[in-house]
Amino acid sequence: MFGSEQQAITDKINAFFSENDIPLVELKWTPVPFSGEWGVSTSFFQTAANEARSGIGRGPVPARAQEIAEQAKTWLEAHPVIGIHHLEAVKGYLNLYFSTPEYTCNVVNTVLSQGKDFGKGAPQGERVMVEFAQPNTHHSFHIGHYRNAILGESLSRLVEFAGFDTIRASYPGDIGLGVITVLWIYDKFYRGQEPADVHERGQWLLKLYVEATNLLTEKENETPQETLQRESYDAERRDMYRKWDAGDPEIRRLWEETRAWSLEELRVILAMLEIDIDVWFFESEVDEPSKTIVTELIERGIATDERPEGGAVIVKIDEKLGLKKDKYRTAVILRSDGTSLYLTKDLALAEEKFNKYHVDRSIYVVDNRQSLHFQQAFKILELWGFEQAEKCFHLAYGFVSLPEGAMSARRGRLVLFKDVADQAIQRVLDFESEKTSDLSEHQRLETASQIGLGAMAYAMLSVDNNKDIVFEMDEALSFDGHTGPYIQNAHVRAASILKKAGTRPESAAYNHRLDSHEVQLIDLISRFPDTVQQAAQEYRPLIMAAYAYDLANTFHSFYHAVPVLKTEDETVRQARLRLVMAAKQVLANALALLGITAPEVM
RNA sequence: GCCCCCGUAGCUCAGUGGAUAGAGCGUCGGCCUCCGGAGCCGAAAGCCUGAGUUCGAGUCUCAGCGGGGGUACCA
Repeated sequence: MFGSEQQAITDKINAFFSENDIPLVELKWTPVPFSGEWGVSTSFFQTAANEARSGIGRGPVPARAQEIAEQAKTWLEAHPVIGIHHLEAVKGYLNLYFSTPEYTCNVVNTVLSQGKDFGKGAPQGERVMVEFAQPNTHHSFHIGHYRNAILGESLSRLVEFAGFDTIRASYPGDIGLGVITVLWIYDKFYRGQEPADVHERGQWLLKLYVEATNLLTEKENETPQETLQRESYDAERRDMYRKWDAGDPEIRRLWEETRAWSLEELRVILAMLEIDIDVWFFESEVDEPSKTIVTELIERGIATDERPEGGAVIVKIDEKLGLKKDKYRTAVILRSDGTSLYLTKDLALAEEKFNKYHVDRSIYVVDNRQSLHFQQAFKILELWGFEQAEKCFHLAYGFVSLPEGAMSARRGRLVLFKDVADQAIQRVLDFESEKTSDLSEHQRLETASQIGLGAMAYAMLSVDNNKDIVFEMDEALSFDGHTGPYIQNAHVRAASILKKAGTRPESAAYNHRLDSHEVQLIDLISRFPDTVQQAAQEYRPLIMAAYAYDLANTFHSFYHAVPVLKTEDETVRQARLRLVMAAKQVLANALALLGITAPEVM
C-alpha cells in the first residue's frame, strides 16, 4: 500500500550503511506483529551473520543485529521521514510506526474511491488458463466435484483480480466406458422413462449407472445362467462402444441426448455457483487429434510402438530422461487396439491451449490422485520439445471422502452437491432471523441461498488444497465460528450501522486518538492488495480465506469495543463511519474472491 | 519395492527461515437497560522421533516411525 514511502526509507537506510561500509542485505519489510500500533518492521540478522562469516566478527549475531538496528534508528531520527511517527530498535529489529492520521485517511479514501476495484492488481501481461469444473457426463454432480469447482472458480477470480488475463476452461469427460455403460442400460431398459426435472434426471442417470454396474460385475456365487446373462450384457455394451466409435447414427443420437441432460444439469449448477466457463473442451472432441501426436512421437523416437508384438504405444519416460529410479515410469499413450487414452488426449489438449489460446500459464485443477498422470504428461511434452511444458501446473487437491469411507456411486455412498445445497438453504431458513422477516419471500430465499452456499464454499476453501477433506454435513453447514456466515455477518453488521447512520460522510479526519481496534482494522484493510497478489501467485485461495476471516474477526471485535453511532464527537463519529464503510467494502471484495456473496441483511 | 502428499491443542485446521506457534469445535468461566448474540472477553491444552544445515528450524535436508494416494493399455 505504501510502496513509495517504504522505498524512500529503504533507500535512506541503504545510503547510510554504504557510507559506513556495512554491506547490508536486501531489506524485507513485514507488518509489526504486535497489535496496538501500526507499522512495518525489518531485521538485521542476515547482515550481522554475513559480517561474522566474512571474518569481521563484531560479536554474537543477535547483539550485532541489535547494534545495527540502533544505528539505523539513530540515523533515521536525525533525518526524519515524512509519515513515520516514531521508531524503535528491539531484538535486532527496526520497527517504524506510521503517523496514523495521514495513513488512515489515505487508506480509507483509497478504499472508498476504488470500491469493488480496491485491491485489484495492475495488468500482469500474462494469460492464464484455469481448467476446472469437469465432472464426467452421465453422472450427477457430487460434493467432490463441488470442491473442484469452487477451488477453480476462486482461483480464477484471484488471478483475474491480481491482473492476469484469465480464461476459465472446462473439460468434461463425455465419453468412455462409464458413459457407454449408462447408455447401454438406458437403451435396454429405460428408454423414455427419464424424469423431466433437470436435477432429478441427472440423479436418475446416476442410479442407472449403479444398476448397470451391478448387472455387469461378476458376483461370487453366480449360477451358470447368471454368468451367461452377465456376459451377454457385457457383449452388448462392448458392441455399443464399437458402434459409437464407428459413428453409428442411432448410438450417436442416443449419446447426444443423454449427454445433453448431464450438461444441462452441470450448467444449472454452475449458474447457481456463478461460474462462467469461457471455453469448453470435450473429451470426445480431442480424440482424433490426439492420435496424430502419437504418430509424431513414434517418428521422433520418443515413443516406442510395441503394437507389432501385440503391445501398446508407450513412452519410457525415466529411460529417456536417464533416471535410475522409477519416478515417471512408463506411460501408455495408445492402447494396443489403437484407441486413445486420457493421457493421449491431455497431450493434444495442452498443444491446443498453447497454440490456439496462447496461454502463458496453464493450470489444471484436478485431484491429487492424478499427480503421476500430470507429471507424465508434462514430461512427455518436454521430451517432445514443447517449451511451454514448464508453464503447466497441476493444482492438486485432496479428495473428499465421507466419514464412512470413500465415496462410491456403486455402493450408493455418495453425497450430491444439490442435496447439500438444499439442506444448507433449509437450515438457514429454519434459523429464522427476525431481521429478515420484513423481506419478501423471494429476497428471503435469495439471502438464505447466499448464506447456505457461503457456508459450503468457505468450508471447502478454508482447508489447504493438498489436504483431504472428510465431509461431514454438520461441520460443513455450521454457521458459527470459523465459517462463511461469520464473515458475512460482519458485513451485515457494517451494513446495519450504515443504514442506521443515514448519511455517509464524504470525508473525515483521523485526528482523534485511535483505539487499538481501529488501528488493527486499518492495518488489515491496508494489507488486502498484497494478500490478493500472494494468493494469486501461490495459486492458493486459502490465503484469501484466512484473510477474510481475520478481517471479519477484527471487525467483530471493533464492533463490540468501539462505539460508532453513539460517539458524541461528530468528527470522530464521521471518521469511524468512514472506517466502517471501508471495512464493509473490503469484506465484500475478499468474499467475492472466494465466490461468496456478501448480503446486506441476514 | 519405488514415487508423491500428509503428521502442530482432546477433535478439525492455520502458520512468506525470524520477535510471545494462532483459530474454530469441544470443555470451563464471564458479557444482552448499550450500533444485530450467526457475536464479544477470558482460562486450560500443542510442533511424531532422531540427526544435519543455519546467527536462528513448526518451516529447509536426510533417516526412521505413523497415515493416505499412486505405480503400463481406467479417468
